[in-house]
Amino acid sequence: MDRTSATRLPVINSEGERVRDKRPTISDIAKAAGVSTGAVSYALNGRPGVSDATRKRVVEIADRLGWVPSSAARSLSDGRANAIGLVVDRPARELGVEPFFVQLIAGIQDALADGPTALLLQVTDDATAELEAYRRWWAGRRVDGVLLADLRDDDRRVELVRELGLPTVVLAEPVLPDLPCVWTDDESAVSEVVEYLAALGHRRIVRVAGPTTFVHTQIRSNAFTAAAGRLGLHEARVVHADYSDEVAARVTRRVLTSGEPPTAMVFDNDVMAVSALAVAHELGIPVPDRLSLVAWDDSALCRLVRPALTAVRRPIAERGATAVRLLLDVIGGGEAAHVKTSDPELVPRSSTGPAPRP
Amino acid sequence: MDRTSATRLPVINSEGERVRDKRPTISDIAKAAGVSTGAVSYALNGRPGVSDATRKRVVEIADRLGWVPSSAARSLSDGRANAIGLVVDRPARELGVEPFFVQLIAGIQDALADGPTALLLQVTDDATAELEAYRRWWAGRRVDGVLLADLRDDDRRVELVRELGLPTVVLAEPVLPDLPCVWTDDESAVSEVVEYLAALGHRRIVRVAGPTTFVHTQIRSNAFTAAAGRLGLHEARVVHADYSDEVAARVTRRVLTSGEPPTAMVFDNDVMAVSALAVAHELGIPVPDRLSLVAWDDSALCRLVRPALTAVRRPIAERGATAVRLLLDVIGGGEAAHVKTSDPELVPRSSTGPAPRP
DNA sequence: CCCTGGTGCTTAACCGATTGACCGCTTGGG
DNA sequence: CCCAAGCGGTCAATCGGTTAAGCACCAGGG
Repeated sequence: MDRTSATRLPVINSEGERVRDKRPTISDIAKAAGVSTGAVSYALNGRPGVSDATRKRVVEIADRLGWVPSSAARSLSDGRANAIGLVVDRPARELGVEPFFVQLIAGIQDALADGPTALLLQVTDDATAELEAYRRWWAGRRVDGVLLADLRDDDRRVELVRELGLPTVVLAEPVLPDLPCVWTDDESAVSEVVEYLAALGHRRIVRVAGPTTFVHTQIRSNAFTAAAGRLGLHEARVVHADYSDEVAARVTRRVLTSGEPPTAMVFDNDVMAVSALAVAHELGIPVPDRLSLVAWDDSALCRLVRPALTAVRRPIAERGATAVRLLLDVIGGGEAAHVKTSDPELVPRSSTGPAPRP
Repeated sequence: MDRTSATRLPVINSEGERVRDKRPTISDIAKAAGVSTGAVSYALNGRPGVSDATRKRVVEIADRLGWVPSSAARSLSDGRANAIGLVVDRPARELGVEPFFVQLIAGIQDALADGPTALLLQVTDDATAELEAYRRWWAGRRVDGVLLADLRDDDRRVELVRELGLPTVVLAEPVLPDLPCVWTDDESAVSEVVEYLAALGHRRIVRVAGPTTFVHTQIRSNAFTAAAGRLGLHEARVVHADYSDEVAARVTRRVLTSGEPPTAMVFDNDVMAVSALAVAHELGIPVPDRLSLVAWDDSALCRLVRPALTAVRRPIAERGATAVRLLLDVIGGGEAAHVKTSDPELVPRSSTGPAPRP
């Protein structure tokens, strides 16, 4: 019995008759061109070993038949999966809120667009599942490399990819000696924001940061403290939240109802800033007359609320695209190197203004 | 010369020595168990042909070595890619705004979580590129099936997947006889919204719809007109926009400054509703006192703005998960069938209230 | 004692592409 | 005139699995 019909799903037409799968293989091309499959392979891959005439004929036939190499066959033969992986470790609910990952993915796609490489995406909601995903992908040879986002202190993923020898690009400041990092200069952006607020007369500035375990949180917080120190803003301080609107609301409420409330607040994402805007509204504190707000990562959210939020716009998509190009390079055996993206940009809108006169 | 070292990337350790790739194959297992690779395959796949003792031994060895099947090898042999594809055809900029796709992806991942199947994602910004993506995936045998979102009139993707015989599940109302559809009952939700507004005394209601080419737009618009007719709201009408905040703002401004402005507006997404809120603010029209607003698809955006927006919450993630399960079923040779998700839910917040007394 | 029928393996073909080794033919140099 | 080199191919092994077919062995029945 024909093995094909027994083990594969048969392809049938509307009359229920079994038909040949229309996808051509190199042996179809070889047959049509009257050469061996080896010759076809050489011809199609631009390698020497076939005459120009044969090459031309083979390429034409391949085009006519609409041949596309079987990714499985190619992978098996050359050991490349032609795919890269990204695990997004964030609860699904929060995911939709922040534009970060979506913009990142858009940038990744941009760099992947006309190559043979595909993106494998996984959304998990805990770190162990994320590790498991990388391990499975590696073991099953499903990806040639991975992108690591949201680097933490003592990140277990780093040890893992080192141990596995899995090509990796990290979306983080260049804190790792052996893994290429792609980062955006948050430090100078933080300085710029603090200087901007100081120039408007603000002295009591509170930064509402994300979780401390993230490397970028620490970097921004340090930069914030340093900039405030440089400018003599001794009342500036950092409080921590978790990116969610609920916690941001609670923290903002506490800060604004404290003894000496700040006249300006800087948030580590857009959701927290919008949440704070609602809290100010609820407390009857006019923005920006008595309180200025700055969001990190610009988004539609910032543009659409009233007053529209002043925000720091980072080139997130660019970062994704750069990371992909670097990763493909590393996979191809190229030199690993750290890469800095273009700089963030402060987008002033209506949520910031001169500090109120005491 | 050892071919491995010539064609594959060599795996080297930190001392620069070439080491064996740690990923075990079935022949490693076979060697360790003292049986043939065929026997290992039977044992690991739970097929008859090996004794219980051998099976147990093989499974234990496989576990110990951390064996995971090579996806390429398996694909080549059984013709399955163990992946499904989703093309998101939307400009990257808009993508981050709406929660729809992100929630959809979260649901998809949920259904895929502990199976062998992966999600291939592609973001394009025109319909032709989307068709091309499906064709490439099919020709390269990269996916076993695809999900189609945002069905349009005379959608070219439908012909394509039919022609290719590519297993497909459509995220749309059951308008296609031959392709399984997964949908949410928008019609009754539209009725509910209209009845809710009518009960609050509204008679002049405007629905700001998305592009007419989308099937769901037409279905909602028809349901809206029908419900309004049933309730005798002859001044209800539908205007069209494109989901973006800019166009929504323009349309809203025109509607609100017309001769007889509506007292309630229903929007086809959250971004447009928030944009309208800003316009109302700008025109000095208090919400909900003189204008009630309802958003379609609930999101953080709706929750966070002030006043918080009344919204129709649809089970988007559930829909994604259901679609995946159905698709896996179809791929496995199961019966195709249309599936309805749980019903949408009207979430009343502060943007709707009694119609103003004339 | 031979024949039959399971059981429990092994063997080998196969999936579709890549690639080192090899081979026959032409051409040119000594 | 003969041999070497180069050109343009073919051949076959290989990647890591799956699976039909075959085969050795043992138990039981006639």
